[in-house]
Amino acid sequence: MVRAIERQPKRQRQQQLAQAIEDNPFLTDEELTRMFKVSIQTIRLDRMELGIPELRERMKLMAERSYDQVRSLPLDEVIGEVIDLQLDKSGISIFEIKEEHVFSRTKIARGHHIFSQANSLAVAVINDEIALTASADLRFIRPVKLHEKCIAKAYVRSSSGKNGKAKVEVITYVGEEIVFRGNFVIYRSAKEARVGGGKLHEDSD
Amino acid sequence: MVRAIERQPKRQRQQQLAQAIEDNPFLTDEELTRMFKVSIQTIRLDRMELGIPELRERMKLMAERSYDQVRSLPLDEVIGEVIDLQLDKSGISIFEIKEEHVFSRTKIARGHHIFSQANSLAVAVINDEIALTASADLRFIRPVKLHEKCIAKAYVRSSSGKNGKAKVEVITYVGEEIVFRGNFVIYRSAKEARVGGGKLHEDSD
DNA sequence: CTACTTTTAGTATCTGGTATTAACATGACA
DNA sequence: TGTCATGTTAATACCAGATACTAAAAGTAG
Repeated sequence: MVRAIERQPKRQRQQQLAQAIEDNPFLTDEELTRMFKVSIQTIRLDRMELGIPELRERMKLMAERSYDQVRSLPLDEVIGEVIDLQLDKSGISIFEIKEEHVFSRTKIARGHHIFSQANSLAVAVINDEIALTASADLRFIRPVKLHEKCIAKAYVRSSSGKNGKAKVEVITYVGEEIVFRGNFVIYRSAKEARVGGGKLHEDSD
Repeated sequence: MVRAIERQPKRQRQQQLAQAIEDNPFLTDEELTRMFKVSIQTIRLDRMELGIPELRERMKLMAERSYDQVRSLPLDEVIGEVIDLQLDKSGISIFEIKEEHVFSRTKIARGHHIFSQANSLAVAVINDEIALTASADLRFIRPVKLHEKCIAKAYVRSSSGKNGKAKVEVITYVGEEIVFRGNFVIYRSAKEARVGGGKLHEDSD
């Protein structure tokens, strides 16, 4: 049976093709044609067999996924979904613990994801061009498990004028329960930064 | 100049159109035609004037943004490359700051990436089945910039027997310079998990 | 009525595909 | 040797959702 040998090129190609598209979902069939030195029909047959949708469909799916995540606010630089933000006052974000955030055996979330949510919210709530975490004091009060929804609430405690430090307290809940608490000191720069950004702006300009 | 009045319908429509697309970026020109009861050409003129790209371009932009985002959080196991690990004693990891870790304008690394490296190293160095961050005290001593290599060194300061807490200090350097310092308290479970000095990667859970 | 803006219509063209049908290549096997 | 199966390529028609361009019609202000 040289059939195995004969078929391997195809299977190999399909495997590599799937990998290539996963690595870069923005590849057109034509680009793939060049990569794999086969006709565009072959590429399309392969995609069919692998159940890989066309470029536009792939982009649409990605866009939809990100849209669901980001729709409330255009703060793409924040971990978790910001659902409320009052600059220099407070903010709320939601972050659901998924498989990729937990230790595989215990299904408990790794601390840095909890921190990431809190940290990026603490930075986002500061209305300045530059806002950097200077220091933080953290308590991981109870383990957070797979599929739990973390609701982080940030409160600016002291703003100490422009150009200096701001203290932000972040408390993260799962349901009614406090799971994390952090006190952040954030360095801030001079100028107020945000204008664009959709819902929240208007007042600044 | 009643021109203002004359133009308002157009401007109003354009404003509403911009809003409509912001609310739901997945609208085709045809759907917008129905919404606004004007011809498809008018919709297209409006989009042109407003600088709003076509549906596919919008989806592509969203897809790209979400793709960048997905890449920006290395959700995997240990953040950074562990290059030395003496269980219950010390560990070293290296982590290079890339584009996806920095604030786009300032090119300064987001705090949670620095923390992630330190946190996962602190957890990795604990030789137990379960090791969870209980609390942490952090100082971000100086901003870390794009392309800088962070070398985190973790030292177990007190092991306090099995089943309890361990204190781990992590100091992160760029070159000779200290950029970050963190004191972690790690919860540990009963059983020792790992044997000898095996490979480093192994999940810390 | 005239000049100007705004809106609508129509056509050609593009990209990145789907769907379908058919030809051709290659090896397996009796 | 002929024939069947698998794999590859080709060719054609068609589609969505546009762009680009031209031109005509409608509205409106002076």
